[in-house]
Amino acid sequence: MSRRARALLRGPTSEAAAALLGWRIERSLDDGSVVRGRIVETEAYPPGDPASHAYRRRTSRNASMFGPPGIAYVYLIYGMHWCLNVVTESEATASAVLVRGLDVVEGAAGPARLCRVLDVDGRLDGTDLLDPTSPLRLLPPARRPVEPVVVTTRIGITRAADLPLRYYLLGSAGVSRRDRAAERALSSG
DNA sequence: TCAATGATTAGC
DNA sequence: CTAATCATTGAT
Repeated sequence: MSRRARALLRGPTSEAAAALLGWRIERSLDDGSVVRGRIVETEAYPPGDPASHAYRRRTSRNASMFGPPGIAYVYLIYGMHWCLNVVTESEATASAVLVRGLDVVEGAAGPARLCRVLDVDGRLDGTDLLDPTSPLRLLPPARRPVEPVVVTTRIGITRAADLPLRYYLLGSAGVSRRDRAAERALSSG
């Protein structure tokens, strides 16, 4: 079963970002409870992307991006928010998918709010998301999402800002920011 | 050593 | 629109 996940994550990052829509994130808390969510928004940070944290070189922060596909890259942004990525492709490429939106019970819109809901912080950086015994896991959906996928630009970056590398499920409450124009283009096209 | 900069969010 | 808030980064 994680065979399916590995095959997906070894492929091109943009394809993985789109394909991860509908997948589940499962988090076991220290008190024994489990928080689950459905991925509804992602962004691709492929090899050679000027907006990627791994664009310049390997550093202590981005080290996980140089790890094997399927591990978590968790980093602190703006001195206060954690963000969760799924590492893709291979050790040689340094690439990842930012998980931006999750439909949980209450809904979790935005990459940092999502980490707060899942209690994800730097301690989980490098976690193998495909290991069933990990505290944070990535699980395939039973079926492909029925919702259309909206493809649009990424959020909050300055470099390579025009590339269409953000993906979200139309109509999900957990989507951080909608692109009305892209949604219109979908329905008219 | 030091200043600038964020893959964000909440609150005016 | 701006403040919050600080580790990381790249330049001295």
